[in-house]
Amino acid sequence: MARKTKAEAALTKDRIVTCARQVFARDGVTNTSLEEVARVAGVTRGAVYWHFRNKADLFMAVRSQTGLLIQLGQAKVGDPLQRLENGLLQALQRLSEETAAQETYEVMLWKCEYVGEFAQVRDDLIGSGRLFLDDAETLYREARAAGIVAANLDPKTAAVATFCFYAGILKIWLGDTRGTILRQHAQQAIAHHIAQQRRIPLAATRQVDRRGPPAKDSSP
Amino acid sequence: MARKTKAEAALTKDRIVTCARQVFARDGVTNTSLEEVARVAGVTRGAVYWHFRNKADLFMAVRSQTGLLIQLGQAKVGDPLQRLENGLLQALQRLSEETAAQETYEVMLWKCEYVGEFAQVRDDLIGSGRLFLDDAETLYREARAAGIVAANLDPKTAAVATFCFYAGILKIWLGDTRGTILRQHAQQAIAHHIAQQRRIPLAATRQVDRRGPPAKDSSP
DNA sequence: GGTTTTACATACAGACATGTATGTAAAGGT
DNA sequence: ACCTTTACATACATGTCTGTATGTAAAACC
Repeated sequence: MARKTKAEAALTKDRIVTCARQVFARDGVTNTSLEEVARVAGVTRGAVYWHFRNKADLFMAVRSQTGLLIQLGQAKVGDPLQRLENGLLQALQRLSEETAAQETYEVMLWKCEYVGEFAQVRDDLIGSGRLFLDDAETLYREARAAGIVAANLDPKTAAVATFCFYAGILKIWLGDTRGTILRQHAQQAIAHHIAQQRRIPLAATRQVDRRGPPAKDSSP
Repeated sequence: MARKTKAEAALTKDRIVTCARQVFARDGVTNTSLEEVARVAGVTRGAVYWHFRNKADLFMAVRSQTGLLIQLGQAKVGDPLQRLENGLLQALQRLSEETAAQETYEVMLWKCEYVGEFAQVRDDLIGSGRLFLDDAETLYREARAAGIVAANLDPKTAAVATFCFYAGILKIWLGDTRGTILRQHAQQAIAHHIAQQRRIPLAATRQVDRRGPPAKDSSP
């Protein structure tokens, strides 16, 4: 067959990744044959094996094409708890707006078996979880310094709790395809979770003016 | 081959389920062949196909052999929030003590692709999540009536938040096999999550006497 | 402009899993 | 004691996936 330009080849590679994501999301990783991926991408298995070692390698490419949902480290707006809350909200927003992100996380959380070569991917997932954890701990530490959480709040513990909450909300949000459980309440649940960390929980104060400016920056 | 007694047959069936759980936990559901399950159980595929329609049916049996981790409805000790906390703690305790439960949930959360016949299992999982949610909501409603949470706390929202927290803690607890992230802090995170719901968070009060009577029942 | 390398398509060999069909000997009922 | 059903084991037929080896024509390089 006629050799393709470098640019064309890169396009082909990217198309294979995109199609792999879709097929993974439909059939699950293990049940997906590379031949099916190739078919959907309009190539043959030869092309797939040219660009990727095997299915695990292709899966890695799918992951890195989507990237992480949030980087708390980059949050800039509001007090520490606001930044944390915004991060969580933004993750959900990406899930609901970007089909690619939704498919990728659907695959990672519900349609992938972390066995053999994929056990490594699992460690990677846990590793990126650690990033979240560390960022969250930093935020809680700042919040404590700013006096917006209880003085005896343990940043580590609070970060772990928020991390679990985050992991669960992603899992359930994606798992509850019919939207009967979480879809409507996710944002409120996030707001609630964060509010409960505050020293004088916002949720516990009369809040007739909920539509006003969400919170003041109380940092020095 | 010589026909077995009914009792022997039941024993065989149970052994197949137990071995299936182990093999699933080791190789993942999709990568597990029924022949391997049979081999480990000391029978042939004929026995497996006699007792179960196919792999999905066998997986269902594995699930129901283990059952649910917690039933919040049965909690009896302490105030509503105490009961909720105890439920969560008990779930983790079962995970760490019972190998069977650990294996089953390891499979369900990390080594199963919910596709095709298994999509039904996924709905089932979400359904049992709904049970948890309803029970938690009831507990929060009782807690509000008892005045131990803020009067304007929305039981539904709080229940959703706790549900997500629970789902995440199970996922992470099992996923973090090296124990570097969660294993040491899980109990504290649970205590923190619950404490933050209290009107005057327990975590904010000095608690040297944590081993004393957990809480007084303040319901009428 | 000739050679090398690339970007695939095609072909091949082997392994493996599934479902079913059939065999069988003893248990269970009458 | 006979007949039926059970609880498997064995055998078979089929489909499917994987990895690799090989072919090829044009792009890329010098």
